[in-house]
Amino acid sequence: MPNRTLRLPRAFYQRDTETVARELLGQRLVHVVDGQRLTGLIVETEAYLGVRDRACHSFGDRRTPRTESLYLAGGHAYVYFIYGMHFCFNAVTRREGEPEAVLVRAVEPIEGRDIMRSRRPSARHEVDLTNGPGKLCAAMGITRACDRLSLDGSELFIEQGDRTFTDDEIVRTPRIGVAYAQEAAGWPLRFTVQGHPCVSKASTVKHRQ
DNA sequence: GTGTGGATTATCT
DNA sequence: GATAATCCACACC
Repeated sequence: MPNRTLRLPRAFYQRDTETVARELLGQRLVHVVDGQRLTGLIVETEAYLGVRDRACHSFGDRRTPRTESLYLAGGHAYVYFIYGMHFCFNAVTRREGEPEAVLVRAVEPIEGRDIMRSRRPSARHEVDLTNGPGKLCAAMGITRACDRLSLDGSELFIEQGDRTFTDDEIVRTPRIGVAYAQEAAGWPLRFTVQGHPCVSKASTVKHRQ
């Protein structure tokens, strides 16, 4: 069978971060482990706007060992460890030295679902495999070893999805878990596919009236 | 179904 | 020493 999939080129990432966050919805995140494809359709993202964004790890341009990969050129992975337990995956955006990124918060499991289930034994239902940033990294085997990887490589990358979502199907809200970030906490930088069952739980709860 | 608190440790001050 | 771009178990309705 010919490989008809299209990997997103580096130029895709080297643009305005909000645009990249919006356009990543509907694309397919791929991690190849032991020759096996683990893939998920991206349904929730957040933009992190670098030195001017108090919620971003590179806020104030205070470069540290952890944030080095944020300063790479758009099209690299920034994977960090948080709360002593979880990993979160970001796609770095813009040019080298402009430390911005898009956090992938939720995907719909597509390929390798059996393996994802074995990696996430506490998930009761299939949507629980990958409906959160830490969950999707666990399910897809994304760890610190993936930090700094080029998304042009053959291990970790994003493919053009089978479908695109129209603006009508997308909701923008403030980001999750960044209440400490003062004015930036309210910026509408979270993008979700409206009503998609795999969007993270925090969202549905938080924005109900 | 909803809400609350605890887990657990790299990272930076 | 405090914090963190989270998740889960458990109590309760």
